Amino acid sequence: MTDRTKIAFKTSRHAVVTPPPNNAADAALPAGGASASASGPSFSPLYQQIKALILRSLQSGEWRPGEAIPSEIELAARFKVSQGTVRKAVDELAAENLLTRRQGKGTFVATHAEEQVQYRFLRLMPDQPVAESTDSRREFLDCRRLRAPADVARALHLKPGDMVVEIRRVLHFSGCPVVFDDIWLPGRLFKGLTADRLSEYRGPMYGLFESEFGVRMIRAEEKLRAVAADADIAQALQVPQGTPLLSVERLSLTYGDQPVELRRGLYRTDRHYYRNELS
Amino acid sequence: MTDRTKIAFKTSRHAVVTPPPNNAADAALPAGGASASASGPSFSPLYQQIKALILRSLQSGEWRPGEAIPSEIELAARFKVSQGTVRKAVDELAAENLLTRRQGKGTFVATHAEEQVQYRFLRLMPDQPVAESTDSRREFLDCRRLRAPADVARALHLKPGDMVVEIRRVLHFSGCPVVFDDIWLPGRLFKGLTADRLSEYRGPMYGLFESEFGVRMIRAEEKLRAVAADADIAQALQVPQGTPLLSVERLSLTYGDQPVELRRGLYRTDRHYYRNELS
DNA sequence: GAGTGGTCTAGACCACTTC
DNA sequence: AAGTGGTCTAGACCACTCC
Repeated sequence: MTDRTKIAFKTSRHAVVTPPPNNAADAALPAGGASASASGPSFSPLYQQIKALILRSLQSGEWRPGEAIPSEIELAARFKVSQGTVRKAVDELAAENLLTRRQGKGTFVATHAEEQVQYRFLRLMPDQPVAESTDSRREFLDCRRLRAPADVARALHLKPGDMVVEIRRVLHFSGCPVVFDDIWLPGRLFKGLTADRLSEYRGPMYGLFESEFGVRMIRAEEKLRAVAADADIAQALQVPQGTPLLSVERLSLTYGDQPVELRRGLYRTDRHYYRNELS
Repeated sequence: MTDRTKIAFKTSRHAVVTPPPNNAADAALPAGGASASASGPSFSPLYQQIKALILRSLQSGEWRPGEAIPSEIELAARFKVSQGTVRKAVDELAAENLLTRRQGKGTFVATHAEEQVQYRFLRLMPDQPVAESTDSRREFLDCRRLRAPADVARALHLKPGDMVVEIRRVLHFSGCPVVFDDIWLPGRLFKGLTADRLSEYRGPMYGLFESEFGVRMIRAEEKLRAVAADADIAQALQVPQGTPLLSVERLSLTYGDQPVELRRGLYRTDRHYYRNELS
């Protein structure tokens, strides 16, 4: 706990324990940050470095969704830092919904499989609270492989001509068609995905992606618009042509902000609304 | 730092320092929480209690928006807890956007007045990044006082017949009308609000509410729908009647989740979209 | 009882801002 | 140089879960 020790910690940050030992030159890290460093970040708190290491283990699949990660004490020992520093790193990952803490049990890799109310990402709420029976139904209209259209390729960071899986489906609530989804997935990541697999699977679609294809959705960006129903959509959602619909274009991202799903949804908003909270 | 001291802290939590000393019986708080407590919360971490006290000072106006609050060390002394405990309380308030920390300067009461990009709550984004000139214009159509319609009264937790201020306005971007807003405010809180005051004020409307009426918007809940433009709206937004518009009903809340504004917006989404992030 | 995360403290040092 | 928030550590105890 002397000054010496403190500095030793500081200068050996990058060499800190990690499963595949990183032998990068220590000199790459500024000694104390005291001197006027050149441009750039030039400094990263210890807990951020620990956070990045944990993130790497998550990404590499060292701990699978739903599993417990090592206890804070174990992680502290592994990374040779105090428990408090690990705690702060884990706190941030938990705040980002990548980890879930459960007092007395441990810290777990977040999963879409047993999400509390099923649909973590679906913001559509019924105007009238639904009578207990959450009678939702998924109707898969289509699931096929094709070369990505230009706009889809661009959104998913694919090369023009790369294969994608396209899924079309309708969600029904209380017996009424409410959502029409058109979904594109990179073919490379979703080999073997078929309409049957989709139909058979119980639970959220993102749970299937996670358990069957190892693709974990972390966050998503949505663009909302109001549009008029064309003939096809009008039929699918059983509304007159020209009915205003809520258009929701969602780009889902996995670790490292890599796009892995583009989804274009059209929502009927006569008996439902899209809920959002600003803060 | 003996056990004795620890317990002393615990049992005197509620009596902890606060400007108007609270003389509530210490016995009201469970001693250690060890015994099987009855139903209810029955336990609140120290930092949550400190957080509540800071919140109370914010609500009472002890520190005004934009001002610095006492340093962590001062707060720790005032509340007779460690700096770390104050820090955790402040951390949470900062995460909720009620406080803003600035390294080396202090912790400040958050404000809408000098918000970074002006519109913290407006999620409408242009399809094409706007050429530097953020040429937005506000056109106030109306500002009058009337008795609250039933639905407005219900949303704002007012009694039927209470007075409200109704404001109608159109927002223009790049010379084009994009947003039609219909806004209701409790008359009791906004005495003296006139169309002139609104027109004169530069900066976000929530900034004016804050500095002129002491009403600070903390968070808001929105319900989005797609609707068709009726004749009046069509004229105001210069679109054909029946054009799909994004309907955004916003309920803004202040401290203690008290509703203080109901806003019904209709957005043209032909050149803009409503951006949302899911995580 | 053992193990986990959750709270609380105390003290050191660092980085940033202001004087 | 002084004051502020930011990081890091070490150790204590508490609450919860499981055996």
